[in-house]
Amino acid sequence: MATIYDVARLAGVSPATVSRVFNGTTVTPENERVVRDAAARLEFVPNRTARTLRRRNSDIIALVIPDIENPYFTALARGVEDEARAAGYSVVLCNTDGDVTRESDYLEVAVSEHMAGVIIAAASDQSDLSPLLSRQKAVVAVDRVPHGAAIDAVTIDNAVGAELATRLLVERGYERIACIAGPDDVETSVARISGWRDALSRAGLRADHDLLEHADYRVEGGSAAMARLLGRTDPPDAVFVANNLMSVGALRVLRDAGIHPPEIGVASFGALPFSTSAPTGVSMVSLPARELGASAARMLLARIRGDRQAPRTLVLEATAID
Amino acid sequence: MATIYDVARLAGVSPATVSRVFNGTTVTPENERVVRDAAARLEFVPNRTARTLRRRNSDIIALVIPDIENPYFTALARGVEDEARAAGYSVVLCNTDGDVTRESDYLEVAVSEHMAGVIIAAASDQSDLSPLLSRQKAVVAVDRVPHGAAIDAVTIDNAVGAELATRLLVERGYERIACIAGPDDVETSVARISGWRDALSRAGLRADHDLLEHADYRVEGGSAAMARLLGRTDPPDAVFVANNLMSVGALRVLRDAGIHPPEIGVASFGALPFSTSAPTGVSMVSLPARELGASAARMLLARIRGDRQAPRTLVLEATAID
DNA sequence: CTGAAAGCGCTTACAG
DNA sequence: CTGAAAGCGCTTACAG
Repeated sequence: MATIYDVARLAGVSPATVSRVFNGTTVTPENERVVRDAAARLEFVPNRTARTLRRRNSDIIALVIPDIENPYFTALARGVEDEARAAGYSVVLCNTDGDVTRESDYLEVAVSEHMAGVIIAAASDQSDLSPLLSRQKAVVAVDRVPHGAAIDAVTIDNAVGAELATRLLVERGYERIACIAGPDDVETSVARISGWRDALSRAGLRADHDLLEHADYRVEGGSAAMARLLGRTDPPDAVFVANNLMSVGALRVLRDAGIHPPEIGVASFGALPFSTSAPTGVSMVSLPARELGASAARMLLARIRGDRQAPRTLVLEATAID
Repeated sequence: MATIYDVARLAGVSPATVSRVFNGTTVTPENERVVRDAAARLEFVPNRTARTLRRRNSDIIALVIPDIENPYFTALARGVEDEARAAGYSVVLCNTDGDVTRESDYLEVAVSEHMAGVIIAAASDQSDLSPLLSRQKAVVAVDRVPHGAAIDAVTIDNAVGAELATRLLVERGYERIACIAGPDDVETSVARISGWRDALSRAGLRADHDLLEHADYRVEGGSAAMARLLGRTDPPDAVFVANNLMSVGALRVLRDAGIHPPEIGVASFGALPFSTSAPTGVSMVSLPARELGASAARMLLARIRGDRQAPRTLVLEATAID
């Protein structure tokens, strides 16, 4: 692969001048021309590794997400990409599969590759961002903020959204409203449970402990939890499901059992992805996933550009679709 | 950030010894211990940028896909990740959004970051892989192979799968079977159209030119194409839809028009993602997305390890779900 | 097994 | 505006 030295020799200038051409600094038009010609002739591509080593930072942003198969996170990724690319950054996605070990591997990659910044939807409340923070890397939490992390964040108002969703069930007259929650080490799940509880207590309904099922924020978890609820001696008459994928799983179990909403009430936190049937009897709150990503990217870009304000949290709202 | 020199000083050894500890070469147990202690004390993280510059290759694999919002590609990504990670590589995802300019930006990043290899589902038949090939970068095409590229590839038998899907409609007795195809500059779309034609001609049915609609492999494209078909003076009695997302779009339009399969026949190339209703009257062929990714990763890893065989193409089969 | 030293390909402060 | 030179943080052939 051609280097700056090869280009310099062919163009009859110094390597410094070649470098300047590719970095937009002061060069005479004539030199600019000969350098670009030589570079084209040699198919020269600047070695970013060398540049990053020298400059101590690259123009790549890492987006770390827990589940690449969840359309919510891919929509969020699109939001990040659109903003970041407009500002001249490339974004690479890292999928942790909800595993804190994989996650810290990727954080180490981001640090040791001197990436410009990191946007992270943490695998768990216990996720350790210290490798980033201790090196003052620009970082924004999105969707979820690990416990105690004093950093920029863009989140959804999970408690309010969950209450909203649950209230839709209350208003339809359901009285034994169960909850299929996410992993208990994920912040968003805890908040959604409390929203569910609030809606019930305001309606004078009981949030019995046995109406709460924990699952994994995935399709299979939703199925399993729904199956457990149906197996109860005293099953619920409705269920609030704490994320989009678990709603898919729950609805599949209901379909297979021949139970069709509104025979049982279902409210989903997050719209059903790629649905093709008007899901009668299914209430949903919709999440601004793309906007979440775009906002996170804007905050990160500000930090990369040197913003030194105290960390801020932007909270976006979920909206009801009934 | 601590460097190898800081660690060496604290441990009382040379930088070379520190390097050797982190690269698994011969060091005395005693030295190994003091070095690791010192490294831990300093929170030392090896600088991959420097290592990559020196070694001229990294342990990151790039996976370049055209649509991160398509569950088919995210499932494929999971397949790649599982294999690559097991072999000690990190994989980063690059979303081109079907745009060849974005794609070539990412290929340049992969080259100039000296990534270990690239797995690519090309944005178009015109995608230019020469930046990779001229530098002998390990590369495997997946799902789609750009025109004339003599490289390793893992694909689906699109023509056979499309014929299979269309035949399901024929067997159900439909006679005017339209096709909603993908972009005409994408190889897979061309092959699926020919599969559709073959099924019709074998059944003695006409594949009239006006039964063919081109769209964009996205939900919106499927909706628009279906709407156009319904608007015809002589609409089809069935439709073969060339990918999963367009099927979602087409079914939404049918739902909104109050037309329910099997009143009109629908066959989808690729299973409907996250479906919750048993889609009565909708035939599907299912694609081994994850296996596609896993196979591509295995081929890439073999190349990275120095395999010098002539390029091979592995073709996987679609299977009917009726 | 270990260390001194060269070199990977850039960028940039410095001097002119 | 331009060039010579140092240096970013590693790895590794070479000598011992």
